[in-house]
Amino acid sequence: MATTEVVPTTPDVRERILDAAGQLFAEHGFGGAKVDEIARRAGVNKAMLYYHVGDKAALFAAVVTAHVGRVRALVDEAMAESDEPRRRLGAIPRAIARAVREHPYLPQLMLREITAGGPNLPETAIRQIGEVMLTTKRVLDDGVARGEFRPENPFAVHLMLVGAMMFMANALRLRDRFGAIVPLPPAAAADLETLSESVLATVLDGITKARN
Amino acid sequence: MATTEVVPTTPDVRERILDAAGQLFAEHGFGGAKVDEIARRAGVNKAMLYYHVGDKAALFAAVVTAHVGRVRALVDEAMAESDEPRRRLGAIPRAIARAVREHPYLPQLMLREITAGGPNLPETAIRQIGEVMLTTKRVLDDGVARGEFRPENPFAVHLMLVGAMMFMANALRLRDRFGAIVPLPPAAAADLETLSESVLATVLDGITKARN
Amino acid sequence: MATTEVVPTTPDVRERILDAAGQLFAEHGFGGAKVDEIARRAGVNKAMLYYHVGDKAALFAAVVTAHVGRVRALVDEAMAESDEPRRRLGAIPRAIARAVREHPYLPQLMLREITAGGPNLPETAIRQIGEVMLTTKRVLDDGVARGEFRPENPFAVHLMLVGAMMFMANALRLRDRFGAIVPLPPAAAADLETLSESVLATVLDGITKARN
Amino acid sequence: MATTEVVPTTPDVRERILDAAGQLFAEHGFGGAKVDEIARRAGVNKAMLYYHVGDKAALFAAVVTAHVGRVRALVDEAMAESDEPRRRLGAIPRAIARAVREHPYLPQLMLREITAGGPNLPETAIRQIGEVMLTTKRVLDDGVARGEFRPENPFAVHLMLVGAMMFMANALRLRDRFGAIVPLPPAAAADLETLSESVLATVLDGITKARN
DNA sequence: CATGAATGAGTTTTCATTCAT
DNA sequence: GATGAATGAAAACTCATTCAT
Repeated sequence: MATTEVVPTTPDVRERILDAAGQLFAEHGFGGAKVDEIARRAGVNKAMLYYHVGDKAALFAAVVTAHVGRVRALVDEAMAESDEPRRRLGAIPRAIARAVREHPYLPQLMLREITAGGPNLPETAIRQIGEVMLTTKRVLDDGVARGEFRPENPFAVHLMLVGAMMFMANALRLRDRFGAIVPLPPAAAADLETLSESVLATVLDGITKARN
Repeated sequence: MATTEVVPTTPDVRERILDAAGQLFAEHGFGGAKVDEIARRAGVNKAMLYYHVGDKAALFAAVVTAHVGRVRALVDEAMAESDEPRRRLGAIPRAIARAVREHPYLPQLMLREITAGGPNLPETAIRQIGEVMLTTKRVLDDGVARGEFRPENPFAVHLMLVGAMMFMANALRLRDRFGAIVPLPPAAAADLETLSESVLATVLDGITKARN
Repeated sequence: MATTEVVPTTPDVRERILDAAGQLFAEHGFGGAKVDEIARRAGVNKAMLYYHVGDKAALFAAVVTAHVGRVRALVDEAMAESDEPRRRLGAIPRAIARAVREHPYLPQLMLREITAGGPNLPETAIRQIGEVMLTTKRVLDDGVARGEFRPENPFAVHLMLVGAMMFMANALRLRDRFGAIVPLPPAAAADLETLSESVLATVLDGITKARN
Repeated sequence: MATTEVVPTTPDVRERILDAAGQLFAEHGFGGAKVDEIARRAGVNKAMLYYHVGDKAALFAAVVTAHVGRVRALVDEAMAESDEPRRRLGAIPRAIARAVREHPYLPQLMLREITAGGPNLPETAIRQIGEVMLTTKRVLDDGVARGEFRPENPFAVHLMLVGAMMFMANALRLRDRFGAIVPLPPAAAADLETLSESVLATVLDGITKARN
């Protein structure tokens, strides 16, 4: 009776639902995603979705909270691995890139909610995002204290790093449509992580204290 | 181009409709905006809206095309005013900032469509956006040719400048929600143009050829 | 062009809807009545129902308000016809009986709402009912002043007259079910108006000042 | 009748269920009461409710039958205590008032079912109610035989006594809503039993044979 | 006896779009 | 050009009932 993988029914219905919901909310937005299809894609009865998670808003909140929490955890982890400001600053977009690799729909999901003015962002999610922003600030302050960085608006730096990344991740989905119409430079073929590194390099150069 | 019997009634029904639509598409997205309310806000009968502009998709296309065209025109204008690469590069975000000042809902409108994967972007709009991107590339190439800029991925630079700006403009709408929950640094109080200048300065520093 | 019966489309869609709604709300209660069927019975599209009247609650409110207003008008009319207390007191249940004749489902509709605690009674309706109650009180006070009635709790008298009538009108619908199971006295065959007159006679006898 | 293995567990699950059901059926009607909430309020699992009582209709029937049976028993008891017609007639509303004191939701429960046309009234309940009605008739007939009462429609008298009471009990729940909108006479502050005595007095006066 | 999960058939409400006048 | 009315298809959410364990 004490088997290793006991869990009898539905290993993780809730997980399946949140996953399907994440994809569909990302693809179609809150209003555009249909509860019917989320249920179908999760392989559950629509009523079960309500039973396990709640209504559409609760579903959305659960999805966002889970993802934002994951990003925050990855960032915290990364902070623990070094205390050198330049490396740490780079660790932030890289942590996010990792979360995106795990769930490619994440940038779309988040950017949609941000452009919508966050009407469905639960407080927990806001708090987590705030923590990540404060992490950037701490890293920059530390860099300045050590004489490595020039003082810069940390809010702007954060938005530049993360915002540009989020924007790019979304813009990339349009690249083919663009390429078919206007000639794109070869550099446009870069993937998210390459672009992200470009941004990081530019930013680091931009805030690094001139040596002479 | 000059119609003989210039319809005298309702000087600019179409204008009023496009304006109302722009705001509502920005606020609620394509699916979220209701044709009923667009008509009401424009002060016209719903059937008239269909008569003058067409269905919801046509309406959206008209709105987006108008705005993208305006941005492109402003960028072109700015290019004509100088041929110094540093100044020209700065002129691009500033032209966009100007368009945003004219229609504050523009970043929301555009970013929403981009995150949606551009399902309603008409080819004309894509072409115009492409032109602006190529402008950035040309400015950068020119700067490199003149020995002022280090070679950088122009696609990344463009996305960094414009993308960060679009992202910020949208994120700003969330600032109060965030401020109420997490302590924001004073720098967070900056407005879009200030942030935009920060980004520009950082980027310029980042791509400028080291002087020594 | 100036025809007598101009009104082109739908002579009175709203009327038809309210009528159908009245019947179905009476038969099945607020929750039990289906908007679908109200629309079908009114011969209109379901969306038209929302267009013309509003949601289910508004529909209910409109129905109740109309009926209560009618009762009040009939009572006021009756008061104008005599100023003799005994006749006036009788006029109240008779006015109600007349409204019931016009719309037989009225007692069921009203009694259902009363037993439900009036969650959907709009203020206007309450005001009208209050007026009718105050009419009873005035008639009784006048009768007492003239030495014709003994002072009695006017609230009780009103509830007795009207309440018994409402109750009876509803109970009558059960008579056949009862008759099939228990032997009913022949008097049970009486109709609402006869019963109502019995009640009135009893009440009048009960409150009339003994002559000696 | 005396089961040998009297189920020891949960002394009175069924009782708890019927009680919760009674309240909720009274408050929300048959359709409006949710099986889920009845189960929750009774502190049992929903499936258990089905196991112990049956489906919603059976549940309702059980509740109504229990209450009607109780009223009938109380009336029979009261009849045994006197054989004087005037006292006996008064004993009927008083027996009902007592049942109402035991279960204040009773008038709402019953009146709701009556206005609904009794679609869920089981035959047993009808029989019991019929018995009470016949009791009224017998008392009246006896009073007439003894020369104390004038002959009156016994059905009307019964409905007047019981109906007015049921109606009042329900109307009282609306009194505050009314009082907030229309000025109510002080007499309106009376409670059910006072009003009930008023009705009884009026009725008795109304049917008593004039002494001269 | 007891429980959590499952299901399917509703039910209200909304909206883009069109049509008669 | 302008308007009120009409339509049909969809979409979110609910609930009585049952089943596996």
